[in-house]
Amino acid sequence: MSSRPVSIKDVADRAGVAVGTVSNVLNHPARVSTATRERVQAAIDGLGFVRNDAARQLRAGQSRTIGLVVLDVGNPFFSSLARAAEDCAAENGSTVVLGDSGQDAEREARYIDVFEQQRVQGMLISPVGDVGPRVEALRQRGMPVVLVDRVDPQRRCSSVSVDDVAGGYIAVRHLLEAGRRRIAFVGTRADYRQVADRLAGARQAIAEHDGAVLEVLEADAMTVLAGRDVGETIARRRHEELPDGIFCANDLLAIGVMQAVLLIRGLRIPEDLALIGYDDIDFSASTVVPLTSVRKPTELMGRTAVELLLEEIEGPTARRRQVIFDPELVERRSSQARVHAPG
Amino acid sequence: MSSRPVSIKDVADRAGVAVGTVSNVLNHPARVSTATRERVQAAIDGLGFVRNDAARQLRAGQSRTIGLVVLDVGNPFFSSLARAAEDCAAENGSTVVLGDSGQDAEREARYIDVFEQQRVQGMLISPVGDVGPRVEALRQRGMPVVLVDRVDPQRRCSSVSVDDVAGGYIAVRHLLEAGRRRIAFVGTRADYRQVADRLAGARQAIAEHDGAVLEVLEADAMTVLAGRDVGETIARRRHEELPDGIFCANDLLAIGVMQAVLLIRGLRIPEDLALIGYDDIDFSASTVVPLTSVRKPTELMGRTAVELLLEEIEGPTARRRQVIFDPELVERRSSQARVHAPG
DNA sequence: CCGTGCTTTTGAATCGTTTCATTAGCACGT
DNA sequence: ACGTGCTAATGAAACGATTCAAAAGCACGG
Repeated sequence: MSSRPVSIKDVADRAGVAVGTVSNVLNHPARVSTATRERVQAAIDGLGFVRNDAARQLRAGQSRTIGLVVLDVGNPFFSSLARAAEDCAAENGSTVVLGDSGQDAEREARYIDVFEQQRVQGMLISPVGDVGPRVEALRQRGMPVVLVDRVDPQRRCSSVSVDDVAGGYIAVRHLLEAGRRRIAFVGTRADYRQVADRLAGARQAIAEHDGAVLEVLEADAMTVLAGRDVGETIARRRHEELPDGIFCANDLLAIGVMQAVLLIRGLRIPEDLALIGYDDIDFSASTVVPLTSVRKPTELMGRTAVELLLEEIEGPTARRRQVIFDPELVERRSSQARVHAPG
Repeated sequence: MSSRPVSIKDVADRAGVAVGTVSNVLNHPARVSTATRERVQAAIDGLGFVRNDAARQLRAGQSRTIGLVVLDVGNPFFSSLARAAEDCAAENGSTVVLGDSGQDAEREARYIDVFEQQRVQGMLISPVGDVGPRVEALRQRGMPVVLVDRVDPQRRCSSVSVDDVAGGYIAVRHLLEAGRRRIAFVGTRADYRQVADRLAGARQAIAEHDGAVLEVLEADAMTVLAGRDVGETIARRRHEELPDGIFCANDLLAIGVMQAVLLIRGLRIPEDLALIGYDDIDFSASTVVPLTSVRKPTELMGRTAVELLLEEIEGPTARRRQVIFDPELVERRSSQARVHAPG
């Protein structure tokens, strides 16, 4: 039933000093004599004083907070990126607060507004749609912004993203190195830019390798069920028409394909068919045959995003940089090379 | 290159009015004549004015923000709960900001501190360990707190949680209703309170049913791999020693068991063996045989948590309430009743 | 022309903190 | 006794929004 929050004034009164002294204890302890410092500290503890951040940052003109707006906190990519960003920010004395737009432009806008009103130091945004104008407005008002998982077409602000063409290339080259030649790509109709990029990378790897062929199979969605459907059509083929390596545009599809070919046709993975997914979701290590996959360097991306932001906060004139990471291959059993020559 | 942020004073100057008028346009538009309002609005738009939340809430003494500290944003339970909380808060004019403690008491403490300094309206906390003292301190300073997924042993603050005993009961009763009698429970050694509760519920359901027997199988961890190990030992049993219904303490274990019994022994699910998991993770709808599971009412919990908090914010004397939800059964194929009498 | 009752606008005071120019206090040398 | 050179402590000003008592503006009847 405390009447109202304890202020620095109350602390000063209780300790018998001026408010400036209390402030110095908090912010410049060295300027205060030991005796005074201890007396003030005792008053702080006794009263349960908690700094008022609003007043603090009103005076300072800036906060120690970074706003992070993600598309979906439920997505492991974003949650793990957020974790890394938090760690990196903490090392630099800042705190990350998270806003989940849930792929909804309106919610995204609301979080951006709230963060701007809170005068965060800067924002990391993985934008829903075209945030060009919005980000431009932020920048004009001097708010540092770094885009996550998306490059800024106009190079107005820094960004961290992943090269999905490289990812597709790595995946298929891996299949080729494991001795596979008849490769199938499973993905949705390439309206997604990401899927299109992965396919482009796959084509590139095929083109560099004599005697390798690529066939493209279309799935209805990026889900296990859709993958199972595609897997069933594959499983029903005659032996000589079977691919010997399949690259799926994400892990869910790959898991569906695996379920179908194992259970319907009893094909052996990787002996008869090598399989590789994309995203390296948690579950991929636990499938019946552990699934090889391609992974974004999530932690690195989170840390880099914060670093780029801090760079810009400290030197607003710093050059904007588009950092593009290559994904990495996570090799598991589903794509192991044949030990014997193919039967 | 704007020199420094635009304040309400700048807007007032540009519009040729007093600061109080600008404030009224923002907060009490009805008090201002249409002509003035439009002139001020034009100045706001022209200058790109953004309210300074720090000044605002310094004056108001309170923010419109709710702090939510979760154990792990990567966990679908928490991300979906957070989503619901955000929606509910938005309907009430508040915004939820998220802090991820990552099961780390230190990070948890940091977020609680930051939120308190920010003078959030209140906090929703899913505590790492014993936050008793900490929460007590918060409460004494008048900060409303609602615990999530944990009851307060001392009934000092409201909470939302789930009755895991009821969950275990529902699961096993469902197996019994589907005609199963030889039930196995798969879980880790019951040091986890949650696992122990689920087992207790299972025992209760068995006790109510004549002729039903329960055997407890211990897994090394709550993972797919551990489940597969248990599944393998089951699959190697003689026919007359096989259980006809298995309740796993979570979905990961159940998926592991499913993989083992399908592939090693070729048992049919649900004909030979009914299987039920717990948590209803996304993946459970996509297993080879879709997995029946028990689900926490996540959205409801998120909304209720916010409602309890708002209740307490509006009436600090409101009675604290411990709201305990019953989980719900999600029926899928893995536990369907036998159509024919058992062979 | 003045008083009355209304709406609209004004601007000083306020919130809690930090900053910084100023003052106080003290030791020491002359 | 007095100036010098320290360190330590002081307290008013400032940050930007909101509030609210007071003033201004206006219409209208007497």
